[in-house]
Amino acid sequence: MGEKIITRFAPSPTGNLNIGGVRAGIFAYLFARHSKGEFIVRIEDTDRLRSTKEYEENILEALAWLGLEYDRLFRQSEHAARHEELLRKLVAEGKAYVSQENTEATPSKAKESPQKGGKGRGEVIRFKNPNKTISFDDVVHGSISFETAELKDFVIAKSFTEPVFHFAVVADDWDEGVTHVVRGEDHISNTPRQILIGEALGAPRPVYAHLPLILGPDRAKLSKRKGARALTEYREAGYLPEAILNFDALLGWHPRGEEEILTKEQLIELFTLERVQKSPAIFDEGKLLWFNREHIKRLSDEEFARRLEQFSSTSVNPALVPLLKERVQTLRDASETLQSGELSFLKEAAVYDKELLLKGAKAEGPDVQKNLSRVAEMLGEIGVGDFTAEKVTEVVFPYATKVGRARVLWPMRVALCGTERSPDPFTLAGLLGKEKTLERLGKAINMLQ
RNA sequence: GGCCCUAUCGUCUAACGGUUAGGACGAGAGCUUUUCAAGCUCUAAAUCCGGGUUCGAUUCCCGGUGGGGUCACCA
Repeated sequence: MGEKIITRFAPSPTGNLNIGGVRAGIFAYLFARHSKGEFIVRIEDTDRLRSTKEYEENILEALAWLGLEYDRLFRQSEHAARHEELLRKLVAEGKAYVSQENTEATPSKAKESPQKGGKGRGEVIRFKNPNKTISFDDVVHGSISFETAELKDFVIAKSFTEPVFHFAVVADDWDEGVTHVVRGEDHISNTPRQILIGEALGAPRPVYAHLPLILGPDRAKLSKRKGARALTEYREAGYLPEAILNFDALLGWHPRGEEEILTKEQLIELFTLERVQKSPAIFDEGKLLWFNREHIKRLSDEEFARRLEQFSSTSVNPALVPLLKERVQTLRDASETLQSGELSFLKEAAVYDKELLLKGAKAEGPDVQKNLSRVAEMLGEIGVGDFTAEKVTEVVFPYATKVGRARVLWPMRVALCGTERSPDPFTLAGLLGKEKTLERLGKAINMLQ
């Protein structure tokens, strides 16, 4: 079967794209790329009341951010003429019929739509249900079968120009040549009626793969109403797209082997539908954060700086990049640390108080003063050009070990940065350079007078 | 409730019937250039229950129970 594989992702623009929603897109994408097939994005905008341009833009933006590039993009509404044609054909063939609805007979169901009472209300197009057993082989779940009789003659369109989801999906999948329908498990129960429609249309049946859902901490399907954040919000929060992709892919799927940090290219290479999990997975924010940290660490210093600059729209001192990279969880973290936090020592002259200077030193003022003076003396002998963290370590560390590390290293560190938390004293000295290091040491020594 | 899907540490998961049931996140303990972060080491932590099949079941079958999904003129 050398047939080209064609998959699609079909979000409806009735909300922002979130971690759960995009999952079907990610898997369909990985499957398509792994198989050297085609990946289509279809915006399902048949519900004109709830679909908005803003949501559509949000979805497309999120897909672009994640790097899920598509081969074709459609809006379902662009196929309106074709839908009408097929609808009329079905009715002409007696496989569907126009049904007069007795609106009074279902008062309870009309409660949500008082605004729709207008024209054309009483007429819908129903599918003539052959009432047979439908079974299909799902790639992830195996054989599934349904008794379709309980579906009755279900509605496939509100009018000839307003097809309902089930009908539009089947028609479009057929027209676009979709061979594999990869979507969330919440669509399993929709599948039999779509198969029925497909058979009536004479369309080939696609292969189905129903993905396990992502559940929130409350064990319910992730939804915006329950606080699922939009992908674009994760971007604002400083997450890397590769982390989201990696995390989402490994929720409900796992390659052979124990490596968990994977790039998009590796995911494509390794991905198979056969290894997707059957049961739902709970979304764990903490693990996402870990993926993010890991991907940050793997960025080159240049790339990290580039992204951080873009994220925070400020310039970044290259000297701080390695420090930032190892202590930060998100780009936002990095941005905040840079502006007001532990790494502010470079700009501002250190301001500190005597207590902090002695706090971790476990020694008296004069004692500490003596130690710092000795350190300053030794550092003074290093040439300006040789004043690196390594060199400072080489000079100071043996002395610190001899005298007692706490009584040297702690006050030295505080003298250089003035804050309770910071990188180690050697790194600080290397970053500050000889002149500033000696200047700050001097200030601290004077203070202890 | 009907129908459908599903079941390994708290969470994500590995183990084509035979393993001391492995890894990761998180948690706890310790080490370190005695701060913070990172890193490293160690520890606790799981096969839902009951029946089969089998020499042998996490794995296959059946039944319970639990969890999820779905029952629209929404997608």
